[in-house]
Amino acid sequence: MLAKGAKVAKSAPSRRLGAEDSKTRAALVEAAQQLMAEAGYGAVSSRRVAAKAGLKPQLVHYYFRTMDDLLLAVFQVAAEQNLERQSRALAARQPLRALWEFSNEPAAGGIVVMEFMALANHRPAIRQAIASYAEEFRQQQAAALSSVFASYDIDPEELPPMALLVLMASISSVIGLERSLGVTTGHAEVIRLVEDVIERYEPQGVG
Amino acid sequence: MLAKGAKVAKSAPSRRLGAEDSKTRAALVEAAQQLMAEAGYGAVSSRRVAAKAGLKPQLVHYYFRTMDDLLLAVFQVAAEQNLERQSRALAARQPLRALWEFSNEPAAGGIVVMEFMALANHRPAIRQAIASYAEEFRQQQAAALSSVFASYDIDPEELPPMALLVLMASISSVIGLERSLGVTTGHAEVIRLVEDVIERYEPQGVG
DNA sequence: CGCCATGCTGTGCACTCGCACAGCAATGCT
DNA sequence: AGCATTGCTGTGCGAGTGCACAGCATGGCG
Repeated sequence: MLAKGAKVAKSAPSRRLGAEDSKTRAALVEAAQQLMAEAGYGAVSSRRVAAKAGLKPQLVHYYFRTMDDLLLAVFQVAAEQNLERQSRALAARQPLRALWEFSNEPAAGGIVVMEFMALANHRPAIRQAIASYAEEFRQQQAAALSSVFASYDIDPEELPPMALLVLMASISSVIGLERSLGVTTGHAEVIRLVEDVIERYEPQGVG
Repeated sequence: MLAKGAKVAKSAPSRRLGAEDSKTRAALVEAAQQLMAEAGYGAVSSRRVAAKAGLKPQLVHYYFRTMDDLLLAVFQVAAEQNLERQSRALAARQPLRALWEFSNEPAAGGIVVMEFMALANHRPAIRQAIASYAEEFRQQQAAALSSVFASYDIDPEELPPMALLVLMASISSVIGLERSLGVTTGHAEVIRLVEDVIERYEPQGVG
């Protein structure tokens, strides 16, 4: 897995790198993301990524200084897409409901997110990227919903908005994860619980 | 990484393997678990595990047919310990409260669990082990708490016991995960929310 | 025309990996 | 005493890895 050459920290000249807006580069990132989802981060090697994209292995090193940089690029693309999609959801007429639906989409990144979480355990750069993404993700929710919450008759003592956000996020991610394993005990009950709360503030069928 | 063995069935005589109750074997399992927590499943190689345990690499293959078998052993040990500890928590005078505290212990496996989840994505044997463990884990909770719930004045329409269990599990695991990344936005609020619910059924200071 | 930046490639090094196979020393069984 | 089992080890193969380095062809620009 780790076959690191002798010299790791050659800081000065670095080598010639390809352009960031290259189409080839994007193809490599996408191939890497697919590989990650299909076979885990351990399968993301320069030769495999290249093979998947129909390109030569050296191109990976031409566009990315290290494999970690590739992984980071994959993460940033996925993170931006997610923020994009969440932002659209939060702009809906019933943002709470939309947020709940959004975070329950299977495409919400489930498997890939898991891989990155595991990666974060021993790759400081990735850990950092995930942390700031998570923070921004939550802040985006809070910002978009703060005005809406004021108009609902939510007693902030009884149910602080932030608590509801964390609650929804926790439940949807754990449920999604368990479902992907084939475990579904108790899911229906907790989903109904959340949806009842949402129904109170955003009754279905009302625009 | 990929060592596809065409022969999955144990029909072949395979090679000589060490005893399952060996002390050396246990040492290897523990070394593997530590490595996993410290550096991810990618770091669990025969040579590294052996080095960590102060043993020779070949011993890994002497006690485990494949590296997957090692990983599985690590998981099963951890799973049993967790079931053990949860069972003790559920036997407390205030089982709901104990369960909540138990699932909020950092040692609840956080990082290692994450690694196994990621592994499960592409290792069917491990996926299966995790699924049945998760199911048993939840069932153990349900069984231990069903009688208790009856004595509390919980309206099962408003808050089904199963929903509360899934809710507590989801929140504690996501909170723990985020905290390990340094993200804590909204945690205090949601924790208070859960603890208020618990307080209703199991008032603090009452034995 | 020469020049040089850019995208890409051929070759190769130093290293890690899983795992096989043959054997050794000690211990227990008969 | 003879033999088999058990724990462990030396050696080594074939495959895979990250990444460096020195080129090649092309196209824009002076």
